[in-house]
Amino acid sequence: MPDGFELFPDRSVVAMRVNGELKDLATTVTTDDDVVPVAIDSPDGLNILRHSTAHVLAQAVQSINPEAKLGIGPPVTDGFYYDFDVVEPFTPDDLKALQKAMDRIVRQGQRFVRRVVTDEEARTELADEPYKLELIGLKGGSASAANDGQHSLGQDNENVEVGGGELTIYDNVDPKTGEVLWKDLCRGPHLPSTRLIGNGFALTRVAAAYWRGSEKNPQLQRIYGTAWPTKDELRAYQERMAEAARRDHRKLGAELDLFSFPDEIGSGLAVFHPKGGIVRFEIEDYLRRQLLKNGYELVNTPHITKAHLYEISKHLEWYADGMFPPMHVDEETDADGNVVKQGQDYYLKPMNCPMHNLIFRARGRSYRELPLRLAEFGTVYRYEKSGTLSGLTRVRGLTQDDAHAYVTPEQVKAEIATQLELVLETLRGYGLNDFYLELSTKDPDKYVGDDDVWDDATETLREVALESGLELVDDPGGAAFYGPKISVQARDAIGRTWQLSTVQLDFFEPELFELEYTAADGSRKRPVMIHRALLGSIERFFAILLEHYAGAFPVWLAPVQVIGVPVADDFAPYLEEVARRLREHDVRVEVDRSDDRMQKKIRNATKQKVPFQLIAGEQDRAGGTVSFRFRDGSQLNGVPIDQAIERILRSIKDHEQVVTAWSA
RNA sequence: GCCGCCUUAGCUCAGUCGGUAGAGCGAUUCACUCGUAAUGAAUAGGUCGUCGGUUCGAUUCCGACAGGCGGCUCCA
Repeated sequence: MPDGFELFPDRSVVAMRVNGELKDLATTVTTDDDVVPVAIDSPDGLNILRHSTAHVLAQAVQSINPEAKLGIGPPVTDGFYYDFDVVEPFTPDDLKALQKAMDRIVRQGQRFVRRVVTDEEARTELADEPYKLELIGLKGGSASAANDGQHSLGQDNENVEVGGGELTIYDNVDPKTGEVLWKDLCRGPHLPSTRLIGNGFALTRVAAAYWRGSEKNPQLQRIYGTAWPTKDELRAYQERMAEAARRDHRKLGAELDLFSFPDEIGSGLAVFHPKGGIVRFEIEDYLRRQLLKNGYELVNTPHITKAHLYEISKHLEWYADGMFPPMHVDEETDADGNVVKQGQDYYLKPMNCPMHNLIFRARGRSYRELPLRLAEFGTVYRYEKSGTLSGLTRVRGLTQDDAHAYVTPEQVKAEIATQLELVLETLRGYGLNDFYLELSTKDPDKYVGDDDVWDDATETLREVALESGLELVDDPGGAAFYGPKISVQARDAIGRTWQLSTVQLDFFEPELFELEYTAADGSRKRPVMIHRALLGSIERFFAILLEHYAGAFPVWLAPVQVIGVPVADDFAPYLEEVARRLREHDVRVEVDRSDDRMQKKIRNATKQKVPFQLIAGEQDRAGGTVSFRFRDGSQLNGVPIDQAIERILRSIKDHEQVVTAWSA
């Protein structure tokens, strides 16, 4: 019987699928088997490469520190990690030493050799590896969990080590002597030899991680790395990371003077500076107009409320940990400290919906009013754990563009479909064009309501999602406790995806708030509630746009849209007049009258990513023209003023992104 | 919240093996008035994150706290 080496002499084939299962090339097959080669640069091949690199890392760690206990080491997006229990956490210097040790193992060309073992043999061989022993004990459990579609990522990763069925150990064998240099419990498959790892890998960072992903378990030290078939691909990956770092909204926010997080205010609480403030204004203004054009009504609600409201909504029951602690007010005590008047607890609001429910309930509602769509940019406060805060994307004070539509059960499907349409159209207006949908379904451990209602609602969402024609990805267990949701995921300019809009069904809150409308036949009916966030949080959306555009906003969003650069101060009044005319049309324009030389002014304006620099000297003044300089350095000289103004106004109105000189 | 790392001028960063600090950019002033990414000069600016400990002496060593970064967990 042949093995994979005979079937696929091509060196880029590193494994194969036999009857659908990934196998080492050393596996022997028969003519009845369905055998497909796995190339190193295929998705399967990359996972095998990365997982094999993780093994080499673990071997390197134990060669330097034999006391290190092994956790798990699966492939992840673009790379791999391996967890270790060590007394002293790893340092950056350790990473350098480990990288060298890995290089030696790779160059040695050790063979990965698979060996089936019994549970007993595995326990004996791995007696010094307590975490591996634990995985052996789990073997059966994770296999069955995988079958019902409810397994978590953690269990998936553990499957890399033990999987279902038989246990295997991979020996790393010296190709010259045949000596077994290292071994690890692993399901495989692996590359035939460490040599195939080549020089396309790098260790990237160290971090702590809870064993098996639970806060209750001890923390292990995790080393992350990246691995690619070639050095060039590694370099390209590193360049992508560098590009993402250059676009980091925290960095751009400081460089472009958009926002900051003063320590005096507190973690996760941002202030927007004038330039960030105007961008934010434009983001919100466009959205408000979209809402008003599409049948939404704007409402406004307070930032704090008595506890009772969140008792009704059950937020205090489910999410108290995520809320700021209450302010206790109005309590009176006598001289002895006895309470003579009961006080009240007030909470900062973490959600707007209960307040919108009160607006719905403020008077009787008719079926003729439905769908009733209440929208608000409501600022909410959430006590996020300190370690989770991050720039504008994860904060403690955020403004949701929050809308709640109250509909009859019959209107649900049509309402969701129109909402989805509005969402996509609006997002395109911000310059985002690449979307897919995600359907988050019931978490069996955390939900309320009837299974039938959940099933129907989920099915409705799925139908609408499919009718949109967009790609649909399932997110099992991802729903909030009160209902399933569709979310819109957008890909940005460098291919990262962000969850933006969510459309979420809620059968629960209308019950809790006893919401009712009068139907055509005079009976009282309960509306269905649809939570709809278009941008999510304004702050986070701001960050996403900032990174998407790398700070170079389309003209309508740019804090400064036009800057006048006089060739010498003599020509400043001429440009001031052009600026005055632009300002009449609400264009944000400045004339740079600093005593820098014009070259320096151009440099400054370019660094600030201003879309249009209007330059004028004697030639332009004499001709009644201006000269455009665009962000990429291209020019359009001697443009008549009227024409220049008209073109600038058009670029704003059309939400145009302008980087280079107009062609016509 | 947990683990690790970090915190020196507005920004980016040097530096002090314990004797209270320096550069570039930025800011201000003066000169220069110039056609497409940095004109030159001068000046100002820091109780070295905060509090406590060790020490004759702490920005430096130790501890606590605050803030940031990378992860983990979490994210209505």
